[in-house]
Amino acid sequence: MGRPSIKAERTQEILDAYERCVSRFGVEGSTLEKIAEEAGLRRSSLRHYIGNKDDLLEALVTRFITKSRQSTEELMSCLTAGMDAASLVETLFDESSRDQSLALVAGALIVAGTEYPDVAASLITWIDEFNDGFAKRLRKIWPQCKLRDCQIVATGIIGIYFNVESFSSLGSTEKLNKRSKDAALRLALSLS
Amino acid sequence: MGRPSIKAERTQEILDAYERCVSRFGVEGSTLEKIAEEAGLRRSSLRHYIGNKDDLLEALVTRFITKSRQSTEELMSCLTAGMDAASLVETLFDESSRDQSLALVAGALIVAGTEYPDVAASLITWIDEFNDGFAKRLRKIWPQCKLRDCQIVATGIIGIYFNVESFSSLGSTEKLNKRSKDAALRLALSLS
DNA sequence: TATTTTATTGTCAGTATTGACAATTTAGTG
DNA sequence: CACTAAATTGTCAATACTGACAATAAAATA
Repeated sequence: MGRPSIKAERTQEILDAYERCVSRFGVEGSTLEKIAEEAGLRRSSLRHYIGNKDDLLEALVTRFITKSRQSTEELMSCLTAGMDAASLVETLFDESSRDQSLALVAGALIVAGTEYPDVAASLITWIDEFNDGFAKRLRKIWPQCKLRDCQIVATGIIGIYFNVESFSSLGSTEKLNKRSKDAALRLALSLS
Repeated sequence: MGRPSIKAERTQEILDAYERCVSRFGVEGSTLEKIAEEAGLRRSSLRHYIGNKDDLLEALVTRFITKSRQSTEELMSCLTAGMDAASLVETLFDESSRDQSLALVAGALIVAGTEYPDVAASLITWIDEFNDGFAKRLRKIWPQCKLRDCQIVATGIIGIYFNVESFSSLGSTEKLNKRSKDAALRLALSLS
């Protein structure tokens, strides 16, 4: 009875808009007005579906980590045993498949972490998870390597990836792109 | 004649405060009020010494890049020919000497770059310069290596460095620190 | 001391932002 | 149609932020 709820969808739409704003203005620069406009809704609706500013941020961080886990899962499943280093790097740095705003949002959240301890804690857990997950996957591809070496290489490649991802949102960064990819490859090759 | 000007000092103080704010709230989140409070001045003084919001940002970016060039210069002079890979990485990742907020400010500026084209352009120039400068220095340490390889390793190490720097501002990240350092070492070793 | 130059503070109007709540509209169900 | 639950819109007061300008105070020199 009553009108059917579209809370789930609207919530996602709002968080999508919030994420776009965060990658443009940062967390503190994303006002409710801007988010509402970006979502094509009234500010009152944001309040109705999620709550105030803090509630929004908490929801965003939670979803960011959840989504990141999923897409990592997907990406990892593309990294098949028996793969060689070159195609691994190629898959990872494939510009068409990557989430353009991942690093930008992560960067903005890191800044926000200095003011919101909960955000900081979530991000630390997240990056550790990310690194460990990727390391395990590398281990499956190169089972003869020590786990420790895989962890080191995983952390290195992810660092390089995040860095180039951040900068490439600024415009043309071919030089940086090419070199980053080659650096990642160099690390990956050190496992085989 | 007339009262002596302290514009130079005040300008630096204001930009210091601005930088601290940016690393906490991001560019869009740093209001003139907050900056003034952080600097221990009235908002009117900011206007007097530098100007409005846009003037402040321009001044900040300019100084950020200038300062970065200087400290890079210093760091580079610590990297002496004949140095081995281990001490190179040790010097670079030395926690006591590094500018805690460099990566955080850089991250915030990158986000701001999506809204301010001039900032974006400056940052791209900056990172390319940074990479090239470091690559040249690596070449001096390992003259037998190809410049191209030095460039790749330089970009890799810098990427890893920025990444861990960003996250370490969030709190305890020993795991990430250790692994990042080892990954950088692995890259450096690949040159010798 | 008078003058000059700069520092420093103050004020004001216009706009933006936020949280809270009220009111209205819409889409299902019995 | 009457009812209900949710969507959607509207309003309001309090506060924050900005740009512009005015006014005062302080430190040097002649």
